[in-house]
Amino acid sequence: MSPAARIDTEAIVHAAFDVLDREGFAALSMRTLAAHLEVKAASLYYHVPNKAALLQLVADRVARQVVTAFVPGRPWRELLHRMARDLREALRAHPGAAAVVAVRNASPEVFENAVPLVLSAMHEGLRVTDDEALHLVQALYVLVNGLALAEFGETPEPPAAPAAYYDAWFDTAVSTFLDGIQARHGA
Amino acid sequence: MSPAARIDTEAIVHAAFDVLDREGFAALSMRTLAAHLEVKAASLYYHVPNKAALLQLVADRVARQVVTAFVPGRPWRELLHRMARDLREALRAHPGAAAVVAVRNASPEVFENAVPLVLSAMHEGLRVTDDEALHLVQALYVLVNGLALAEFGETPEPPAAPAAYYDAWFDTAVSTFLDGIQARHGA
DNA sequence: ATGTCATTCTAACAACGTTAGAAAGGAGCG
DNA sequence: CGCTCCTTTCTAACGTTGTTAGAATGACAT
Repeated sequence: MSPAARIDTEAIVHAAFDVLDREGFAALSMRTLAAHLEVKAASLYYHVPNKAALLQLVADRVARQVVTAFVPGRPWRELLHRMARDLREALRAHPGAAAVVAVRNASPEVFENAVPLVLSAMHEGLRVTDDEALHLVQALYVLVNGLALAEFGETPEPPAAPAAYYDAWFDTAVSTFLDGIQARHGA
Repeated sequence: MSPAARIDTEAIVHAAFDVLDREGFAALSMRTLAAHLEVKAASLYYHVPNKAALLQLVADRVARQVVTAFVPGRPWRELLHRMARDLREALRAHPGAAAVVAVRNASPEVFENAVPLVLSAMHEGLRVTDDEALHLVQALYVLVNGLALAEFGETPEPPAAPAAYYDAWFDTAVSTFLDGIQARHGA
């Protein structure tokens, strides 16, 4: 068939999302993952130190996707609202990844580049220290991820309630948190 | 030694918290759990259908502890603030349980009894529908649990940052969310 | 003593993450 | 072409996991 189907870390992570999307977190084993790549399980360990590191790569990829969508120069509320929506969309697109992102939080390096952008946006219109600003952003990230986890908990079983229920939940929770920022730290 | 050390579901759940607290989530296997009870692993299956059900019992116990602490007749803000603090304390007392509670959210029955109490408290001073009120409470629950998960992620390794860092994070996040409720739905 | 019933046991299964070391295969060079 | 080197994948195995079937145990009632 494909004798020279060499693999690399990128291909492994991509296949991991594939398995996650199609069969859920529980089905993601090194063996099934290797099978998707037409390779034996031990071969994965040449490219990835272990499964925990692989899951970290998955979590980081989701976070990076959200972070790289940041648009400089926009007001803080738009920035955070977009972040919330982007994160939710990313987790909706990869439901099995929600369980990964929840437990393995993203590596600091992923966020580092975005820190100045976030701080400048939030200092423009809010009275917050740097620590407070970052705490608020991370709290929103955690909140959205927690909601997604409740919605997509054990995929690929579809959510228990209709999508509209979770839409309303998301809107209420995020808007309330953003209103809280405005009320508590608004200039 | 103790030949008639019969076990039951209660003893199993209690031992599960013991293992969780002492050695963390990763160490909680049916075999180590059975060993703590001086029993063989297969015996557990007479009292508990499987491990998932056992983890559900753990998650439900944490939630029940928080819910049964609700005090009727108090204003909504005090009620929610106490809930947040109680949940955090419960997870701090059982750090390994945070990972369980995050993934397996509590059974609806646990919250059912508390629904009228919560609704009456929130309708007293807020303009919210029943759905909105419950969404807000659940969102706060998810938020606090997510923060605890970031703090206690993989026990028994101590948190990466000093406790004061997480205290500040918790205070900022919870106060902001409560301010958001006040600002958005205050009467 | 005998039988009944609840509980725990032994033994085994398939699947998991992981490792050591052997095989494969192309690249560069004589 | 033949040889060596180096990267990558392989086979095979280890210990552990959740789970099940069916045999043993033991207390209690008859």
